[in-house]
Amino acid sequence: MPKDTFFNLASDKREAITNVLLEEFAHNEYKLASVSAIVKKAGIAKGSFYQYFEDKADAFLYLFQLAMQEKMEFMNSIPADNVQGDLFANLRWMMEAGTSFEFSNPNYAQIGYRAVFEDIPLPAETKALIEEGSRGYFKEQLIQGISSGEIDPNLDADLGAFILESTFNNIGKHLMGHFSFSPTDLLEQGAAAFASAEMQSALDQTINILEHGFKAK
Amino acid sequence: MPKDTFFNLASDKREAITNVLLEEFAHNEYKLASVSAIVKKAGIAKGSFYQYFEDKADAFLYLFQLAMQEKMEFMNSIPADNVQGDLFANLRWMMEAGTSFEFSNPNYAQIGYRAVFEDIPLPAETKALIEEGSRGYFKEQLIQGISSGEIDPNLDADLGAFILESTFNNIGKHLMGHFSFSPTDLLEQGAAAFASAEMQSALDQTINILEHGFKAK
Amino acid sequence: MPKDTFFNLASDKREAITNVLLEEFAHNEYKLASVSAIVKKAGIAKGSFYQYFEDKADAFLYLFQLAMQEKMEFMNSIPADNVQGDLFANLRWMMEAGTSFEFSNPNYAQIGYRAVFEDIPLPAETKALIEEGSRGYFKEQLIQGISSGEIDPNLDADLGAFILESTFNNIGKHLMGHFSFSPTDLLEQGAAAFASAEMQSALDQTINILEHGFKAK
Amino acid sequence: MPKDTFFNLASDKREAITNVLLEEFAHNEYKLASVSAIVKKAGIAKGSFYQYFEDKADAFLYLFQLAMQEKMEFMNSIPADNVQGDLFANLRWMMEAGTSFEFSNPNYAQIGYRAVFEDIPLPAETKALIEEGSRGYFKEQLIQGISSGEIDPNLDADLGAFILESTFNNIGKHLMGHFSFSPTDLLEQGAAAFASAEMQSALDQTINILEHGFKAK
DNA sequence: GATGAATGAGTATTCATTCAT
DNA sequence: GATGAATGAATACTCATTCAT
Repeated sequence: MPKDTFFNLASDKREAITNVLLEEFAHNEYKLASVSAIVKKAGIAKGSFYQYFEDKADAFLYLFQLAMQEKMEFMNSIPADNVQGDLFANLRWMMEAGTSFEFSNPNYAQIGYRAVFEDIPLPAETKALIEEGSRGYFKEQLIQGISSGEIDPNLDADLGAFILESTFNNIGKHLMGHFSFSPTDLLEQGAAAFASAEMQSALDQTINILEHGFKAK
Repeated sequence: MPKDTFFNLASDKREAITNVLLEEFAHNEYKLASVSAIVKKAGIAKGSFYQYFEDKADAFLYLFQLAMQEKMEFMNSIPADNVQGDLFANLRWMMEAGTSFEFSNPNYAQIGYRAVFEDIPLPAETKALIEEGSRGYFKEQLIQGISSGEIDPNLDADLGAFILESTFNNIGKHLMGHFSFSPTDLLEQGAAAFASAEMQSALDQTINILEHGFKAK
Repeated sequence: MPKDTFFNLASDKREAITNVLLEEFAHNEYKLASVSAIVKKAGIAKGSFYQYFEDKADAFLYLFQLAMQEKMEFMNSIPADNVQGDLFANLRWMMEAGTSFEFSNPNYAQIGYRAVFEDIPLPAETKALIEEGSRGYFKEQLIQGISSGEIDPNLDADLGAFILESTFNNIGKHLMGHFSFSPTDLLEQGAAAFASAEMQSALDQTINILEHGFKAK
Repeated sequence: MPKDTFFNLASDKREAITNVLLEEFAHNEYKLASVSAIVKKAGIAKGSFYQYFEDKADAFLYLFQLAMQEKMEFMNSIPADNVQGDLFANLRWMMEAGTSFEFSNPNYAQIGYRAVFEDIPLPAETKALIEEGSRGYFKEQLIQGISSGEIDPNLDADLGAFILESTFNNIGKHLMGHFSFSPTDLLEQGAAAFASAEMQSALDQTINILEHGFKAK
């Protein structure tokens, strides 16, 4: 966790530094992100960095927590107009909101990826939290679906959760690649682009596939 | 690409070096893999390494190509006892063969992962090739499936290929984690473990889900 | 020398700060003692430290002077029940009192050691004073002893003073080590432990050796 | 221990580097000695230093071992014209040889001091060896002296060894200070100066004092 | 008088790559 | 073809001290 000094900073400065961190850690593997580059870009002294953060990992951790918080706020802001308890409507909403977040905040999304896929020296509890990820949520949903009869009762819930998670985790990147968005495009018009008919159709199709795949015969 | 000097080496030595490379690059992130460690383990001089390979990335590239070739040979050795043209039987075979490869050759499989997920300075053409991955194969299969009526004609083949690829790419790791195999276990009994009833059931379920998800209604 | 601001402090606060300084400088080599640690433990601001002291060395100097003063007071409080003018009784008293001080005030004693043995940027006059140490006192005593006939007249008084000083300087540490006192033991029961028969016997033997060594034949 | 690369160096270069190390570590506390300063003075690359030595402590260790070896060779070269078994003749020789070494090789002697008095991260076995120092030798001599009747039988041999060691350890520095040798003087005429009548007289007096102090009454 | 953020030169150490032998 | 010493820019991190508030 960043030190108090960081949170006591004038919000202008704090945000400026946060942006520099975000850029550096989003654009470079953790191991390659450089504290020296950060302080240079932020126009602060080396020592200041270490008055704000315990170390490089602490700065990353801060960003990761921010990313989770941003994502949560973002997702909460997206109305879930689904009937309560309709599993696939839930998933549709979740995929839409999650992917939309990735389009609107590609840098934060990248931080999330790195936290999952790279070897970053974070507190054990944070690591456990990352490891767990969304799989637990998916598993729970599937188990409910099985008992309500929506889902094929022979399904191994762990396996099912894995398939959902791996699809959800990667679909954002796929769509970006598929519609060839440059990072600049994204920053400029990410959310708008995401709202296009093609994107929505892609999400619809994905949910359809999963729905037919999972539902009880 | 390695230099001629490397291929002119006595095959004993060449293989010994290859094994060292495989160990080092499989067990460490590319950035953390160390040329010094490699030459020490291989018992060759630092300078020799640079007479065999352009640089560290070149050595990785060599290994990646080898990994692809090994995989191809492995998969060709697995009999595809499917009726020609049965798409889902094809996929079943492909997932089985691919996953079996990961269990039998975890180190090579790891190289493949790194090539996809890490930021490795490879020639643009190789990057494109990695990017492309198995997606082209899946897409083709899906297109055939659509025209033969097996597959829902509304499917965006790219999207479908992405779902298949992302599932196929990650299921090996999921199974290893789920059945808690240590790296040592794998090296000792990888292929055998993979043949177990539970593993087979997991693959069956996965294919079933995809089959029901994708097939025409 | 500390600034007036320091001496104007409420004596509570001044003493609290002094204790923190004492701990830090006694437990760490001068170079490793940390101003940051001091202000944190003392609960004062970094800037305040520099309003009290010129710099780190100034704080050490203050402590060193305090240590000397404490030692002087301590020694004055120990009754010298010797016949006036009996050189070896004087030395016996001095060694006993000095060593007793080290046992009762190990932290202050440690400051004294550091002043002598480490490379601390102090004012030249202080360095000279440290350098001089107790040697002048010993030399004077020896010269008196020579003129009174107690001491071998061929003795080079400087040399003799050196031998006395080096023995006196180190015997405290030797005894602590020999009787394996932990720092905690010392703080709890230092003075008492020192009064034990074994300690007293060690001092007796030491004085005996010096007495026979130095006295006129 | 330095790496092979260091010992494989042309002896010119190896000696040049050794001299730079000796200067740096003799003139500065271990903690303040700087690897950067060393490589600059030696005209070698930062990386080369670490190809020769494991780390800073390893370079110091090398120097310390060299110092011990030099001292041993030096002392072996000084004829011990004493009757076998005459304790005080032994001590006379030892003090003369040891002090003479300090005058001839003040830098090496300083390394020895630092090893004893500073907190240097050395292998535990080396630390034990340093800790032990010459005390064991002195103790053994005293015990022999007691059984042969030369030494006062009431003497605590540990205490006696401490007195001898502390005197022997410090007399070199005392003599240098007393006769005000600048470091330059020492390097130019150290050994010669040491041979002067005054020095010899100082050693004689010291041995006399110890002899009378310790011997049986 | 008190504060604590800002500073920046300093530290030890690493490592892919080059090149003279 | 083989060697392995030499390189130096790069890394994360520290800490006494200053200074604006």
